[in-house]
Amino acid sequence: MNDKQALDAFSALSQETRLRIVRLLVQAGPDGMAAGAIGEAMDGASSSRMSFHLSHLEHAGLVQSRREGRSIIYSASYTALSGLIQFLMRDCCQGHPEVCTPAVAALTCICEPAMDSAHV
Amino acid sequence: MNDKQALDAFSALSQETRLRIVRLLVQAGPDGMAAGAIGEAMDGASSSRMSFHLSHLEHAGLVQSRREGRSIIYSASYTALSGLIQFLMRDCCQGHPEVCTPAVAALTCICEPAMDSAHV
DNA sequence: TCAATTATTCAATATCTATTGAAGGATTGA
DNA sequence: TCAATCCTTCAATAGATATTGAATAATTGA
Repeated sequence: MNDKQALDAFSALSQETRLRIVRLLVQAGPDGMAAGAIGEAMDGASSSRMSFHLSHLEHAGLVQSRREGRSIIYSASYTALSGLIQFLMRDCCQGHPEVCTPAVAALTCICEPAMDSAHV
Repeated sequence: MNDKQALDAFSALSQETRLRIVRLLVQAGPDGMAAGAIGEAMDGASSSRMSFHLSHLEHAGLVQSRREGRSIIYSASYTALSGLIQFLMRDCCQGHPEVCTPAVAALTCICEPAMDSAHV
């Protein structure tokens, strides 16, 4: 993830509705959710409003879409989210482990089941 | 870090100049840098422009300031940066370790000297 | 093919954001 | 105290962003 991509990702996540969408889609998993279903989860937001935010997120690379019948299914891009976390760690913590150390420590409580496969 | 704080932080980091400032201040360390010196590092940006961005970052909690003589010294808030990384991991990876696992794996290469103290 | 369903695109509008240049406040050294 | 230094605040402006409602496109089932 380069600077431009990080800026786009930060911009995308700086809007309440979009942050909620990303969260929802991460929890939804790889199967994703249809645009309409996402809109309902956003307090019944209008379809055009959803399209606006979803295309913003997709442009930023944080979500991806596929068509299934009449529906467009959106799903979170784990690669992009992971890349953004790495960007923050790499570009903002370089030489200053006091920034990322607490984050990693906290992580052991959150993703514990996965720590082994991360070789940490 | 709550949702509102995360939104403010993402918003603050979504602007090129501000992202560069944060990076510069993290590298500068706890001593920080004077507003004027930061401005020079930003291709000689005007002082009012610097004030605008620095106060934006301070409002978002990503930097803090203190007066020293005629200068205002800005420094990065490691707590806030760490909190933002944790926010991304916690709120976006919950139940989906495939997001944060690569990030943690990558981290072992970046902050290796600090891994021990993180109990990881 | 036609109507219904699902979602995007477009135009208009209101609001927010970033930049500039001028003015003002705080601090220091002479 | 006075001028110089350092920085912030303010007003004006241009440009970006979010929302709404109407129009359009793609797909399906009858």
